[in-house]
Amino acid sequence: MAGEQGWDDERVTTVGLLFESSAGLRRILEPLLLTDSGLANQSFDVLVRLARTPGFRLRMSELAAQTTLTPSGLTRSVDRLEHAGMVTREACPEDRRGAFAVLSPKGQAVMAEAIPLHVAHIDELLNGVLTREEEETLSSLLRKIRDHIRGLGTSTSCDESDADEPVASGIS
Amino acid sequence: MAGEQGWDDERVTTVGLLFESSAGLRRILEPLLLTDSGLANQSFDVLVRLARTPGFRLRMSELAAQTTLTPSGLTRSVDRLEHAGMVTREACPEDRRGAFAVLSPKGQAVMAEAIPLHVAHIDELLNGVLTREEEETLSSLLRKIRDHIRGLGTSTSCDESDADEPVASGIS
DNA sequence: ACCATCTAGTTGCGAGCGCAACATTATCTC
DNA sequence: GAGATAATGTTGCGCTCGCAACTAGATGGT
Repeated sequence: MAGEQGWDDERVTTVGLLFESSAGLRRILEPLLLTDSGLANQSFDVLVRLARTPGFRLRMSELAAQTTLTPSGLTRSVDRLEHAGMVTREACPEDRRGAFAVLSPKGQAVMAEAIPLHVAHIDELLNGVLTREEEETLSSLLRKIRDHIRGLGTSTSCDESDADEPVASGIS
Repeated sequence: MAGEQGWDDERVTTVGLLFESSAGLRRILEPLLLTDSGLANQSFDVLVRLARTPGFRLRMSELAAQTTLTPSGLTRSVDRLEHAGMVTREACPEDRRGAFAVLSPKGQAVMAEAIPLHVAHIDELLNGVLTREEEETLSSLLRKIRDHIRGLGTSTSCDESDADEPVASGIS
């Protein structure tokens, strides 16, 4: 019961690699994103969801479910973005306790510039690492995992929003 | 320039899935780990590195490189663990500015109990999602990515510690 | 209509992290 | 050796996050 590892389970190793890869990519991409768009990775993630949505508007709860944020965290995030003029809040007519987060024209402009740069960075970063076929394999395996763990989180969500395009902000 | 997505790059999607899977797994595993060992995911990660090292001791800088923590973050983390009696600090005789973090007997006992539980949770969580062959494929692809981005982080590290066993704490 | 229950979103609070600045020690150059 | 430079850890500060408690509005049963 010491420095040995009797617990070299294959699955544990896989999960460890997953965490390491994810953290490593984030660590590289985050500073790049910040310097060429002024956005912190988390803000970018929120804005991407809005930018991808027709009408640029999403309910707060929807946005929280799509990002890896709790409702609380999303509230603060939208607060900051609103303060920065990128997002506005609008009341929901059908449900008066609800609110929409709406990407402002300024936010749209910023994202129109930031997204291509970010995509280019990702592209460059992963160039030559995996073959095209390997990339597809990886995507499909990850998708299986992602789908499997959806809904196990808080368990009561069950939201089935399933954008199978996994929104793939590429930063969070 | 609106709700469309002209940037559906395959690689971006893959990276997005990677982040989502990682975050999702963490969200599920973290509370489990906390309830059955009282350890926060981050502390566990640090302790695992020590538990896997012969002699249960590692230099602070080494530990920082292995975890996804900055030196600053590691200092605080070890502070907490020391306060909890799981780790002690020891001076390094050869380099008087350096310090070792050493897993205390209490820490060893806690980990001896916590690790198997954690491994079991991971095992259970991923059961039936991927075939054995798919798991191996996934591991190998992730390993390629991990290896490729090593050393691109702060760029000056170049530490080549390369435990090819990726330490795989399974909680990060 | 009335009350219990549930949901959407917000806030007080405490905790953790990273960056930049710092003290201390090692190393390199002359 | 003496001084410049680099590396190891640690701390002040500000930021972000999640949890739990809360307000306000919806929903369901009677």
